[in-house]
Amino acid sequence: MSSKNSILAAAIEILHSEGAGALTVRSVAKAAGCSTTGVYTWFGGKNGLVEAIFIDGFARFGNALVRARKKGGVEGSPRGLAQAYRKWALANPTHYMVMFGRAVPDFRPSADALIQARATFEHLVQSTSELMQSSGVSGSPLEVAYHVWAGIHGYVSLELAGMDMAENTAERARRFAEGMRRLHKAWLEPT
Amino acid sequence: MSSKNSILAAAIEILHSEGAGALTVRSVAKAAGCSTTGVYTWFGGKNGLVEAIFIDGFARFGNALVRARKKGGVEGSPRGLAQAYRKWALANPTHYMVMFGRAVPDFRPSADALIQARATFEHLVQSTSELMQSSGVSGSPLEVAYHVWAGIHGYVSLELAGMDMAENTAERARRFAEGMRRLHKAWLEPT
DNA sequence: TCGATGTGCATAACATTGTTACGTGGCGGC
DNA sequence: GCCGCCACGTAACAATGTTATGCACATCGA
Repeated sequence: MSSKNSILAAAIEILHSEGAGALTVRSVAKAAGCSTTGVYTWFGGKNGLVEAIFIDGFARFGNALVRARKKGGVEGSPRGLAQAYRKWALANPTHYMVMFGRAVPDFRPSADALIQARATFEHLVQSTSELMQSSGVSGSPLEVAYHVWAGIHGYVSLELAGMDMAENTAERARRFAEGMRRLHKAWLEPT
Repeated sequence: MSSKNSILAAAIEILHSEGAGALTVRSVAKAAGCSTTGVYTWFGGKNGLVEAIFIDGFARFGNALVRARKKGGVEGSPRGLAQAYRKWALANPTHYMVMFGRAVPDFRPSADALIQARATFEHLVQSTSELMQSSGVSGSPLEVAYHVWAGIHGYVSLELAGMDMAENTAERARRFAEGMRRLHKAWLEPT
């Protein structure tokens, strides 16, 4: 019980501080103060451990979005969520890459894990739905939210991949904000 | 000379057919008909090999975009390039993930490799620039092209990560096309 | 109370990985 | 003809994921 949590916590700590390449069964076991077999009894192997990291990542990520939404107003709007989204991803790049970018070879989330992951998307759907109603935009909130998600993810993912070509962080933030403005206009404002 | 090419070809073949997890120095050497040291003499190690794969991927990717552009008309427009972009990524998912998704742990492209990678982006800039001129849109083509790129990459990356929630491929293609339509409107049409 | 069963865990081994030390053979230059 | 270099193979190394084996303790039925 406590062992499982401490192993997962140690794994996430290593992932954040040293990257996916340093995430080995032995290093996790040593950090958690147990033997390598502990990882096998509680997670069934490295794949199970990574899947737990994957699911936990979406839970944390979802919580960050919930906190933004609870603030209401601008921060709870799709554009506010976009800022929270980018902020979390930049603060947890390795975790984000495990969730979206195949950072661990031979790991593919199970169908169940993918369902839990997609649940995070629900926060964006809710926020989108509210805004669509209040501004009189018709269409499927699920559909619109997906487009908004793809837009946000595009900037964040490119930035994490190092494909970003801005000179400094301010420039990056400005460009992201400008992208969000146009994305908002394209999908969440009445034509 | 020929050794180097055959090793790289073997590596790409393995990457495409068996994924990044199966891309080992030994498997590549065996497929290329040489010993593991061959990889070290020609590429300096696995990192050098992956960097060659990375660069070669962008070259192939760029060629695919060039071919679309050479067709001119709609196919050479940003929206036509977007279709070619998605088509290439879906046909080469593992390669795309090496280029954009950290599919090989502990590999980070060198500054030089990143510059070559970004050169691919130039095709999108050219196409964007032409369209902006012909339709009288003002602004920086570089800036606009980056936004368009982020938009395209968002859909493609989400789709490759399995976060896509469409029932079938036709639905995915339709949604992508709709996204491109709005992206085009948001950035490449006069307001 | 006492043996049986099972569970959580460590030790140690296994195959496979990236990497490197060492030897060898063949090529061109003097 | 000899020297040196360069591509290459063999074999070893440490580190990886995984599994077999055994041990201690806890729980349960008689």
